[in-house]
Amino acid sequence: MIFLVDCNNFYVSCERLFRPELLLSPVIVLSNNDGCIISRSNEAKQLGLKMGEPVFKAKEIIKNNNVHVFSSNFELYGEISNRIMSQLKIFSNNLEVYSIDEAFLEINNEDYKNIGLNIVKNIKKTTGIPVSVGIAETKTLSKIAGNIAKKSLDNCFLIENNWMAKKILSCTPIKDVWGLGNQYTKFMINNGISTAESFMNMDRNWILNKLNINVLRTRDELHGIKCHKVSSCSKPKKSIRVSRSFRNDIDNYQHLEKYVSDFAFLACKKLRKENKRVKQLQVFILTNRFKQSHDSKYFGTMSYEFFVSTNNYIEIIKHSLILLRNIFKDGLSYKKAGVILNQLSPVDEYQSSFMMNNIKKNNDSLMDKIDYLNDKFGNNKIIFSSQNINEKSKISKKKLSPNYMNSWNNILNLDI
DNA sequence: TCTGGGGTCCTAGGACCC
DNA sequence: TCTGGGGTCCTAGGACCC
Repeated sequence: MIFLVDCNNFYVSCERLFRPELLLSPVIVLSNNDGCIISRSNEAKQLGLKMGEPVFKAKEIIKNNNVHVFSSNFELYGEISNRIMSQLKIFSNNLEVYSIDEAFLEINNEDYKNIGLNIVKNIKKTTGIPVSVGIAETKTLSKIAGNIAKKSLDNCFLIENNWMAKKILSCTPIKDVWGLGNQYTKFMINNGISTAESFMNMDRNWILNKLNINVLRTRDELHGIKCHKVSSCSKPKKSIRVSRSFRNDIDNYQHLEKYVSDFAFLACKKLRKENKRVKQLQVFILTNRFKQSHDSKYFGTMSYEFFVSTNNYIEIIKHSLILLRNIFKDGLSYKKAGVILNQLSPVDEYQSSFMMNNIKKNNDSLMDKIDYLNDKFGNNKIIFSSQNINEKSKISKKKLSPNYMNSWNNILNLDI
């Protein structure tokens, strides 16, 4: 059977760990720039605050109900997530970390319900984070079981057999099926399909003709046919991306250059941490999609292929700026920019060129020294002159909690 | 006034080959 | 005047997930 372990209101639960007095009050966590609501406590959900809603639209509710607001602290959440995942390994060797707050486990001991309850108890006890467990034959069904678990008292739900699955699916709205997003849900409803059960009974060929193989797999999974295996080996990344929205739009090319340098630098840093090289570099900029006027809407992107795959800060920053030069249009205000690294390969596997051997070796050792110094003396001690990183950031986080678990200076100090 | 960031996979269509 | 059939590979764009 497949167990889906899902942390309840994860980011909010992380913040509450260190602020237990907020346990029963409405709490929300915001995205970068304190822009949107990305995590809500149950109390906040009851107030009608929606996932992804921009904060300024919810201002009234937040103020009137004394909702406690946090900026997102991903370092902290990442650390807590690591602890939860390593704790989960006790229960199964076959553990797939699916996201920062979710994992699939394959367990073949028939005492399913009790094991599920144990997981809930164990994670709460060892990390303080409440989780829900959904158990079923396939990933897609375990997601549905997980939804029920979240609303049940013991936070654990088992779909025992096909008969039971069928009964549950007949009252599951189509939009709650994992793998069917907004677009497919709309399509289904237009075709008279409104529950998971009616979707499950659709003709397989029809789905394949009108949609695609993924939707067909989702349908089959509802029948208990395993299409998505639980895989404990983490797959190598295929792309790396660093992008940010700016608090205020930017129309000045030099400013944009500084940010793109930063993004290229950070992307390259991630690349080097993963022990990878990149072949294809992509840069994009876009204007504010919420602004009304049509002629100012612009999404510019362009990519560059390196002659020899690289993990060199200088090369990546340099070519990012050349790409930016090519896509930048004067007279527009930009809201967001980003750098994407595609076609990654292991650091020691690359097609070299007989023309550039020596230069490369020298540069490699320079790059290593940059990493070494930045690791040793703190982030961003060594940067490139085109960068912006140490200047005042255009990304604001006004309600950031301390880094209780990742910084010596922020460790909780209780006078007992 | 203010609307996130980082991933994956699939498909259609174009370019190219013989 | 008449212009085929069968492939592969790549990319952009669109869907999905958290």
